[in-house]
Amino acid sequence: MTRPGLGRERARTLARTMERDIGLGHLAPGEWLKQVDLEARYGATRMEVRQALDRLVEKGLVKHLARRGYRVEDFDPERQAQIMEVRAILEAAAADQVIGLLDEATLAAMEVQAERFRANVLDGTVEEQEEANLEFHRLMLAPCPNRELVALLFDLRGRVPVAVTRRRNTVGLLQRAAEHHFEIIRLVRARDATGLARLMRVHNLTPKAPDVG
Amino acid sequence: MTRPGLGRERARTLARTMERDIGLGHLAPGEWLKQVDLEARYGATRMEVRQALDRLVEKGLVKHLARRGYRVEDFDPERQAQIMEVRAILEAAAADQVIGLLDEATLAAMEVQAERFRANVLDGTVEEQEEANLEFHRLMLAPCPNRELVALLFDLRGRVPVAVTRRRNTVGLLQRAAEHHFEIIRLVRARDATGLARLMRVHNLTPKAPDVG
DNA sequence: GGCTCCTGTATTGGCGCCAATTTATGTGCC
DNA sequence: GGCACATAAATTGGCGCCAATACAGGAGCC
Repeated sequence: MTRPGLGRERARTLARTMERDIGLGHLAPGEWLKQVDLEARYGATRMEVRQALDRLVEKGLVKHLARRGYRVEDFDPERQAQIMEVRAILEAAAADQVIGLLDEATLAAMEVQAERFRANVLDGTVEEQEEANLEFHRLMLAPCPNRELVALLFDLRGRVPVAVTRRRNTVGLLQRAAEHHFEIIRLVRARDATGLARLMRVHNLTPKAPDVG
Repeated sequence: MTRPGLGRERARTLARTMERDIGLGHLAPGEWLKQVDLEARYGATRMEVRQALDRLVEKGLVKHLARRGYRVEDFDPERQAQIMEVRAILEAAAADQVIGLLDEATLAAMEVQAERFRANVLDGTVEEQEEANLEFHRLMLAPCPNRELVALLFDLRGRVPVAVTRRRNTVGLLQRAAEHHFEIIRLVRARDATGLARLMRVHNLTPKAPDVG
């Protein structure tokens, strides 16, 4: 069944899966995460569930109450805003690092994702929107030589559940974010570093709806 | 013996202790971390050791080889430099946030630690240097409203083992870092935001000896 | 009727055992 | 003497059991 040494890896992926489910709201804030339920739901062993929960606690997505269990952390808007601010800072710095490294082929690929995101804003699930958005930024950060910076950015992304903040996003704000993507591409092509840094900040810190990054 | 629900907390503190021991070089890079040895050394149970190791793997301080064991990660200078760069970015941003919030009492306390650090550069253990250094920055970041930013900065601090990089630091470079501390205080008093941001960058990215932050 | 206490049930959490596998040791052979 | 192979020891890693504790439901009491 479970081959030796693979439990670690399985727990890892389980944690990622649960992280996404929390982000998408399938596991609602305040909800109790009973170990037996999680075993059944994800087809995992008890130990894998425990390790995954432990990681999510470490990331601040899940709260642990001794002898009571685990529950999905309810999201303090202020804390979320702080995380978004950190993201904005790093995203601006990362943009500065890749502005001279993005070739035309990558920019074209980014444009495709920008189109996809814009289309999904109107008629598309949150998952589809998020996939396009994620891929856009993944492409953009791919040439960044500082892998730690990139890894940290994606880690921070996982700490801000889309479902929660996206709830506050009107279609208008999402459209604005969609247009940002095209503007980003334009500024990279123009090699306008200061303009890009400013836009990355705005893109991450859209007033009262800080999530679409 | 072990009271219920405390295992988690103990594993947490054990991870922190081991993290410091790795940072100080008491656990050398490449060294095998046998679970029985760790049990004996830290007076912990098997499970606590496992959880602690798991966390250190997650942080990138320890490498796990299936069915072989855990060993202290040997530190890629490039990766370290990347982490230091992230720290420099965030430290500059944090400085900008606290420059208007630091009162004279705190600045005086910082000055004490700056003196302590300078003294320990000449005759003092690495531990003493690091304690003064840490306290200086702790005081400086205390009024920062973005707690996530501060938490992340201290987390990043733990990922760069002082012993390893400090090895490259000549006394001259350490003294330069010590003077930086006084310069930081001066710039905060003068409310020179741009100068402070620049200095925080330099302070973190001292050429070829990027560790003293 | 409502409050309290008590019992039964569900859930978590730690501990120990044992299998799988790797490393070290010793023996025979070339 | 050195190499290959078999055997023994050591180590990790997963699984299951059971104690400790919290929660739910019901009975008894005021």
